[in-house]
Amino acid sequence: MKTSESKYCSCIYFSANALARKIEKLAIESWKKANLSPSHAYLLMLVIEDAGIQPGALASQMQLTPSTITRLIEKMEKKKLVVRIMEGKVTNVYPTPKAKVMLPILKECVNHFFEAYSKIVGKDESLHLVQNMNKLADKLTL
Amino acid sequence: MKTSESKYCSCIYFSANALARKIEKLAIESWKKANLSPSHAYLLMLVIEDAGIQPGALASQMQLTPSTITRLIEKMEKKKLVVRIMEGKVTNVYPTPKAKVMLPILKECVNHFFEAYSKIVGKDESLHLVQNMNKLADKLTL
DNA sequence: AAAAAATATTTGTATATACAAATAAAACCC
DNA sequence: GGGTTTTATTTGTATATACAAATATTTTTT
Repeated sequence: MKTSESKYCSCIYFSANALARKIEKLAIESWKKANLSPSHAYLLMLVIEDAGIQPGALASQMQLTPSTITRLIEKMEKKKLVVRIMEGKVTNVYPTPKAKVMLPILKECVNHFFEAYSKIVGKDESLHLVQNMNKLADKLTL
Repeated sequence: MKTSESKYCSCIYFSANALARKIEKLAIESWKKANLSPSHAYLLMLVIEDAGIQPGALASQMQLTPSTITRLIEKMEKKKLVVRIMEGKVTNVYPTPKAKVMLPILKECVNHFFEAYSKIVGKDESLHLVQNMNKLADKLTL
């Protein structure tokens, strides 16, 4: 059944979740080359781009809770892609050399994902939709 | 930080997930009166509306996997809101009297949610967005 | 400077969701 | 009608995420 044929297709809760799950699937596919899940990959890129970034800033950028960020970092540490250095109450997160070497692959995955979904969706249309989704998400910042 | 200010706000993966999480939060709030999570509530309404509906049909309506549906049903069974009757390879899911009595409260929650988010978002705007999200989700049915 | 408040992060626990494999029944085919 | 394939569901296991409480440090106040 198509999303638009479901009984609840007019409910934004349902639609937003269904869409997010489908996009996530596509993203997972695109990030397989780097052997990372999309959220791990985005976190890693933020860390590479801004070495020493703190969990709070990562949470803010990724719109996830600090505890979720801690969990993501733990996994990336196990994979030897980031290290944490605690200084007083703050924690600094750094990419390892192994992570830095991966950067080109990471960028390839970004591109792959963008191409995959703009092929299916259309560039203009998706750009427009993303803007609208952001606008709405901004309004929902309670 | 606003969603639209994040470094990844132009990535549909990021936007769709951020939006879905925010809407989910609002929905959780609206469904507290019924002491149910949004997905449990929607499943229950489908079961009340169509007594005997099968997990496969629920999965299709809710755009979730059959295994997720099984898990949701298990919880609802523990709460004595549905019962499963297996007949051969199919399973029929029925609402209990306790569930049927809840119907008015469930509808109240639906209304509460609609009002809560259309107050924040605006009716026309959200309607439009929902349609676009569905259209996109349909295209992503791989 | 000691006490109180604020801040940053982690930890314990819980939820929703999915994939892959297992199970079981039904339908098909020769 | 017996073997094979398909279909429906469940189960085992894993992931992402969050909330609330705990911890630890810094800042503010008095």
